[in-house]
Amino acid sequence: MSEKTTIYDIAKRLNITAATVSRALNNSAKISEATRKLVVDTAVEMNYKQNKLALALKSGKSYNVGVIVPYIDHNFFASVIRGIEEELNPKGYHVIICQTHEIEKKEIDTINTLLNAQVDGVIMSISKLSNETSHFKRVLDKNVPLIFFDRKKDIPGVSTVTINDFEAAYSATTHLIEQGCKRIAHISGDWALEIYKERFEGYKKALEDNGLEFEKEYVLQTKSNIESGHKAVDVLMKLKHQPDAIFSSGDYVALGAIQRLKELGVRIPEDFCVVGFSNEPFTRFMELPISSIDQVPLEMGQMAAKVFLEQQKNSGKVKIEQKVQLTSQLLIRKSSSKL
Amino acid sequence: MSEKTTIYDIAKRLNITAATVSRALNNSAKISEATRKLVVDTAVEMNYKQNKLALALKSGKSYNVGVIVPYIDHNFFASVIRGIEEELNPKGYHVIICQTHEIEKKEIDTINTLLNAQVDGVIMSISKLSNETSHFKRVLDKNVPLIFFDRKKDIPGVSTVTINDFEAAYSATTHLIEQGCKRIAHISGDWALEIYKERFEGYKKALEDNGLEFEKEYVLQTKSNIESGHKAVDVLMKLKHQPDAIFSSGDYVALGAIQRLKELGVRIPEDFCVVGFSNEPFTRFMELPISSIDQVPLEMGQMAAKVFLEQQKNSGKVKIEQKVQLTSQLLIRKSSSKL
DNA sequence: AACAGTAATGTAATCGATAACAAGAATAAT
DNA sequence: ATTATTCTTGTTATCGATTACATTACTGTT
Repeated sequence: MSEKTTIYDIAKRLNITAATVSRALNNSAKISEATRKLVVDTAVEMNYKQNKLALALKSGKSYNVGVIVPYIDHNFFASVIRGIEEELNPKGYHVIICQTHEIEKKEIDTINTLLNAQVDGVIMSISKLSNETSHFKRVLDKNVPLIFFDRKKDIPGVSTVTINDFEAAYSATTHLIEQGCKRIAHISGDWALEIYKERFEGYKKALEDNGLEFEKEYVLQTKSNIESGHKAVDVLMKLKHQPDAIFSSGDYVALGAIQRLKELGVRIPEDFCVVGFSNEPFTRFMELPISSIDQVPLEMGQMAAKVFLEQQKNSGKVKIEQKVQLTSQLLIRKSSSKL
Repeated sequence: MSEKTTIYDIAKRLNITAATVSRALNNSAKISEATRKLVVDTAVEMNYKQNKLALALKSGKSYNVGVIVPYIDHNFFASVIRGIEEELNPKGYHVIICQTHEIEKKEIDTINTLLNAQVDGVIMSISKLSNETSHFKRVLDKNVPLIFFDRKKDIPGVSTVTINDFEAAYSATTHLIEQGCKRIAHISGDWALEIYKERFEGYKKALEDNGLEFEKEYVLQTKSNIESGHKAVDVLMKLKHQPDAIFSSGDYVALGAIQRLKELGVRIPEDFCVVGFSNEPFTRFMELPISSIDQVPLEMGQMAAKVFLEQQKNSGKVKIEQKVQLTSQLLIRKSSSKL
């Protein structure tokens, strides 16, 4: 009942060789049409299913791609994974998901086990506190394509798919200026991550280009959660010159900020505007929908997958290193719509 | 550089057999401590890594588990996956994720390719419109454990991990009654899915047990989105006896309902209470946080993984069929807090 | 010294599929 | 009729690791 049929079973039944069966099923090479049909029919009848493991061992290709993210259940990452999956599945690849919980040791372990599992490629968003790079080198040394998305790190041989964080921040800040905001604060994250650094730079440049003074005390670095938003507002509103807008590098912080501002009786968007980052689902469901930047996660995943496939095609030969930048989208909602 | 070392490479270097190397590395059997140490040291030096594919082919165990969900980027499913992953990873298993987009053909295709990939088990939430069951049988025939979570279907040999939907609905409805609501409407989903049917039954029973009349026109069946919530309210508020509460089988519908009720000037929770289902993240972020039922997705994933592991242990022998019911949690928030 | 008994290692098959090479059969060319 | 040529199929090695069985080496017993 639960017996699996192999090509040997088919061969025995037809009194031919496994090699012939293999050739017939791959309808390649030179094989008589008669036996081809016979084999195929028998295969169907015996309910033959190719054992991908054997194929993988023989060919050296597992048709599995490892995807490493900090957390699966964060909307952004889940959407990226969805994009990867939708692109790779039709090509016969399977996606193996792993989480790092932002812990570097897990990142290293995960990469090792994925390599042992003979994945054909690794698509990942690096952990926050990554200092080590030797584990990335190990991937490249094995000739396995490595692709970073969103959180990049400059390593030769690694392709990246990101949005232009600088530009995104620039446009968000410009938008706030256009709304008439004069004292725009920025809540950022850990600058060890390029994305946060670049968003900050974009913010700063937008101020300069519009003749606004850059105030150091308007820039805070915090964690990415609601609580941090509360605290940030507490700090900012104690300043002599209170800001009249916040551009936050994260939606949760933006949400926390809005909550606290409301508690303080500040009117949004009339007297204070807020823009977040990431376009988390909740931002558009709020009674006061929050402006945010959509990082096009689905496209990001699809693109990362495409880059992998591209690299797979020319494997062995030239090692191409692609740097793709997608265009993010500023979604203007009520939290920053004065006009 | 990119050469992978095999046990044969180690054997050659040490002038011994691959068999001995294998034994040494598995530090099993009878092997002299001297060669054991020698082999292990050499393995480290040569940067040997076991090829899991070869092992998988030999042993018939791939240490991969297939997980099939409608969409990865729905919070509930993402959280379940996280739970599965966290339970299975430490045991050496990898998780292969597949999406069905609620399309039965994809579900069937996915199961087939997962079986070809020799997964050791399949953990899944069935697609809505599943009529066919032969693909499930195919899994069981291959002696591969099959576990349903959340959306179950009664098939002999299949283990299930769910919450008690009946009870959850019962407690939500009872809660509304305790708040003083007298005319409680219920927005349900497609009854082809057991979960919706049972939630409806729980709702109905709670009414009966509390001496409230069950009104057929208070029950609507809709899709799970915001738009449906709008429409549902439009229908309900046109009734002669307008309801004063809604128990919805989904959070998006509850959100849509609240949005429309506000537009109509209905005061929540003073004049109208709403309870949703699923505890989507946004429900607690709203200015008017929405009461909901938490389906404990993390625990559900962990439990599904545990059931798989259990079944794996006694594989071949007895076929156990476990039916686990987790306790969900009613989260009372402002949308239903009159008192 | 001879033999039993055990410890350590080697030999070879296996998992399932593929492919280079060899060989047989059938056809074409002279 | 004989050789060359093409088709089709068989033989066998391979991917990398494990393991039943065989063999060698060594220790201890009488």
